[in-house]
Amino acid sequence: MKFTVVHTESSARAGVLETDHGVIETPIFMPVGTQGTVKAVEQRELVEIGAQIILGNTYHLYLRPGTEVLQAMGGLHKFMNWQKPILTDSGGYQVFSLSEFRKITHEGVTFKSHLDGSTHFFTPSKVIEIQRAIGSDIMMVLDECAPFPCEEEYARESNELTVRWAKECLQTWKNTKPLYGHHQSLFAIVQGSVYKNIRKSSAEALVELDFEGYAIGGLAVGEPIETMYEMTEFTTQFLPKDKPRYLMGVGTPENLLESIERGIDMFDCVIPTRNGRNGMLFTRKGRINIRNAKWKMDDSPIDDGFDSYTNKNFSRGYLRHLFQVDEILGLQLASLHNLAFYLWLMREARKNILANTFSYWKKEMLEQLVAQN
RNA sequence: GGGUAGGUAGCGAAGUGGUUAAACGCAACAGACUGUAAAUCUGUCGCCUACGGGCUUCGGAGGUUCGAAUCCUUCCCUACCCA
Repeated sequence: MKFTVVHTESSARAGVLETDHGVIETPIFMPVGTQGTVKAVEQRELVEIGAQIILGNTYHLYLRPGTEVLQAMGGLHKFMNWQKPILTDSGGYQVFSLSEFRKITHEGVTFKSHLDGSTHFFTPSKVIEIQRAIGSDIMMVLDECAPFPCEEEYARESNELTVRWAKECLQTWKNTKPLYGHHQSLFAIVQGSVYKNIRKSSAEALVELDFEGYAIGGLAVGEPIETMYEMTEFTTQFLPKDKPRYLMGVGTPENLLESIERGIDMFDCVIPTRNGRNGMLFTRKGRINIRNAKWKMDDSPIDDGFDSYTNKNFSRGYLRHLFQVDEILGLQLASLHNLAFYLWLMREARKNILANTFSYWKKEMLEQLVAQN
């Protein structure tokens, strides 16, 4: 993997991330495809809207279809017929979201499967091996995504565990080889909750270990949004300038722009797909709830501000109808639209960074984004 | 014409003397959702409200009772069966 920052405007960066499955132009948004599919969106459509990389999830793919199937099928790329890059989350988020089903020890995490209650033990080393079987281009270390709020003492111990696990992941990464002939990078995850001193020591310890990229985790878990920005801005100063920075699980279009300004290159979030399936559509002029009665007779496109399949072909009134009658196409079009919007937004951000107009453009964009349709 | 079963909020449907403005489901209306246990979840849903409450309801009318959607009388309507 090779990462090049091609231009900066203040802290905002435009970069190029080269992987064996293709080039990713940053800043980039990565659609979430937890179980080997971006929910309600086809691979063909992802390519059409300009998706450059998607996510998969180690925990979910380990449970189903399982590493045996993935290996027999030649890895996730081949299995799901997605030839662009894939990043896999380690299951660290499930340590947080499935906290009632797991137990953490120094050695790893014991999960009780949310599917059948069976017990599974995830060690840092095992998580790397699973990701080898998946064949993702970018693997994530096993971490603990601490909840918010959490005591400083808990955050410190949790982060010490995360750093310890990162070392073990790195070791296994060095001692194992890719199964499908393409390079697999390993990114570390900075934790530390909302405590600057812990964030700093976390970042410094991980940078010392020399990973190919660095993620900031443990944010957007309930803390005030200003705190999230503050922690992001604070943390990036300790990260190497020549390596990609990934803000995990973030966020809204506004969050993305604010974070790009603070030096982030990569994002992923379920918002465009999940909220899309629940009727929230993003537009240049703010978000709308397409189920609302006010769209019943609305003949206009979802967003006339950018060129896309959904905008060119369907009205708000029709989308509302699809949601009213609970038709599958509604979920598909909403997800497709939102992802297209996010990807469009990232392309515009990049374009403006390259032109040194990001700061101005972002301000204008934010004003529109918070407006009410 | 005779018989039987019924008529409850937009619809469906509980409730058969008091804790009932009336369960529950659907529809409708609004909200939430940030490394996906989510095509999920929450709230509102007779009328008015200064959110404290106030007012009018269970086919219509009349009655019994301290008290009726629930009991009685009568009328109207619906479905099915017989003629």
